[in-house]
Amino acid sequence: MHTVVSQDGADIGLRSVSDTGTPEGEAHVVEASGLTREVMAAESSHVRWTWDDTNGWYPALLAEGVRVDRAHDLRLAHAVLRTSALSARTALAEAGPTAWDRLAAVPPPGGPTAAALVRPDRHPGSEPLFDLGTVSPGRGPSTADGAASGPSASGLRPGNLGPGNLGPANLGPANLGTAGIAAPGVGTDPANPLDPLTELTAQLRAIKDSTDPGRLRLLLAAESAGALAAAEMHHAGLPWRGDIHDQILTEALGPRPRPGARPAKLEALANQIRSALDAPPTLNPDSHPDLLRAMEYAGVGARSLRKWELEKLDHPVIAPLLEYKSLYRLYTANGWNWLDTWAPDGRFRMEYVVGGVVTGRWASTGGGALQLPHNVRRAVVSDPGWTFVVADAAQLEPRVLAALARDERMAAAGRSKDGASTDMYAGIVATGAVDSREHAKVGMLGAMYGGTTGVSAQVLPRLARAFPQAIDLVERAARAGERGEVVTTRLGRSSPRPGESWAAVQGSAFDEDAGADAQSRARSQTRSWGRFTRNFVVQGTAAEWALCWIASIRRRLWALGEDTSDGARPGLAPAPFDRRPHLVFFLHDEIVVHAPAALADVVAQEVRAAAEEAGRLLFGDFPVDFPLSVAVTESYADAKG
DNA sequence: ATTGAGAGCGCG
DNA sequence: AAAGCGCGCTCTCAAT
Repeated sequence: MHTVVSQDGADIGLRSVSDTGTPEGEAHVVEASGLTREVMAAESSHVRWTWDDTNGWYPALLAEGVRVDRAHDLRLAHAVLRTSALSARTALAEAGPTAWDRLAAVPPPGGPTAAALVRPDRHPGSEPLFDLGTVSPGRGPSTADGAASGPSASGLRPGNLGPGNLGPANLGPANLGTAGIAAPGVGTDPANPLDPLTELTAQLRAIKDSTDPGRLRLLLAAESAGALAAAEMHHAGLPWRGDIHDQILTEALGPRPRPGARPAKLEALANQIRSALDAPPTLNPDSHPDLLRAMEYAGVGARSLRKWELEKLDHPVIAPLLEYKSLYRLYTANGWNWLDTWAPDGRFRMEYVVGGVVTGRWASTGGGALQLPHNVRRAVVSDPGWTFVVADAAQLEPRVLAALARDERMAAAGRSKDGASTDMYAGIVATGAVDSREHAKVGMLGAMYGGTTGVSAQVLPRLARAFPQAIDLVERAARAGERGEVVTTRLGRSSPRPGESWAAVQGSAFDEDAGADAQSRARSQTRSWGRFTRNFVVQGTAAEWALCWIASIRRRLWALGEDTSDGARPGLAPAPFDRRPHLVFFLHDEIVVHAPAALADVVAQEVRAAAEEAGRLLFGDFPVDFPLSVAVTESYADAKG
């Protein structure tokens, strides 16, 4: 059951809609301040809160201490349904772009929005996972699967992941939806282009008419659950010890400098650089042109300032320069300014952009949450009486590939036997396919990224011989991309089509008088798009696994309830998480849960169970493992194993 | 003054 | 050993 939430003037309209899209009962209107009460009252009845954009509604609810269990984010769902090959032949996809496409594609307004209701946040996607019983990915027409029953009987087969040429026009990559625009006046008026009831109906219809409703339902549920989780992580914040961060900075750079001045350590290194180059005090090491000129003059022989290029050179300036670059990076990207801006009050409130990456991975905006350097993670310390449960999925992408291709031998290489190593690369070595872990790793990465040189290319034929199905899957995805076709992930997210300029370049290579360079440009572009689609199926499906994992964790953590042990401490997390374990960080294949210390072990168990659940949701009973490394620790920095 | 590109590094 | 996927952020410098 959905409850469609819409803005109705100054009030809020609520409308119950069945899962088939039929409105039930009367619409009712509550004052803006009444939504919290409505949500609290209805939360026990499994309603799916359906709204234009989770970012426009959920933060305010969280601020009131209210958690939502399930949601349907129309903006995110629309973006998926528009481009998915599975829903290509549905009214929603075949109709031209609508206001919902603009909502999904318009880049966020720069800077803080004035709109009262709206945070400058980006989108969340949301929804709690459905119960296993209710989600079994439906069997699509082409995926009849004899497997008996159960949720694991997903009839999904790798063969379906190939290109689907029926996709709608390319809408462009990232769906940098804007949260803002709390859609004033979104009522149930059919004339309103952003009427959520109309849109929900269209979406349910598109799912039903798609070639695989089960997959899409799962994807949209997971996407929406992600939106809820992202909003919650922003709300709770990642515990951040400013004093420790300051200490890290001071040790590395010297005391915080006056505005406009360089930290002492950087200033000293700048002087060493100048003297090693025999350059005047006016040489600015922050200016690449200046620096390169001075280095050329001194005969250093550098063609660029890239770290790995510099490392190959032998000159007195190299050492101080490398150190300068490293510290400069720390200072500019994660220095005192960052601390003041992003974690001024003991919490880093990251802003995730759910579905912000074409492949379905999350992006982030402001604060660089997904690029948090390892050397500042020491500042991430749990509250007194609380601890972190940090978990990351080991070799997620190769495992996803094995399952996607239903490559039993590769999956077996990643399965632990008798508690032996869960390292998939070691497992691959054990099959005799390659000689060393390093070769296995580089070879697999090359296979998934499209590497054509070095060790990676050397090892590929051996991997192809040992694991023909897995390698064939990525090769086919690459060839599809080279032909300009669309590829699709396990749950149905499709790659964008190459833009018009792509076709133009291809076309010009066929001209009679096409020059050699026009042809080579076309070929290089073709291969490049092939590498993109090659990677898309793996990275995108891994993102889906992670989304399911998060959704499951989120639901399981809530089910654990409050910490009622002796000596339980409320901690500093805001309601509704002040006495409950909750997610505070997510990084592609890694999560951090902040938990009352007494619950750490059970949280770790749930996190592992969630990983198993995610594997089943995507791959049914195909025997693939997704082992985690889990650490219970008070400092994020201590977790990395 | 503001904007965009290029370079470079951080993360997975 | 620096090629081959996906991002965000910060800096400088030239163009507007």
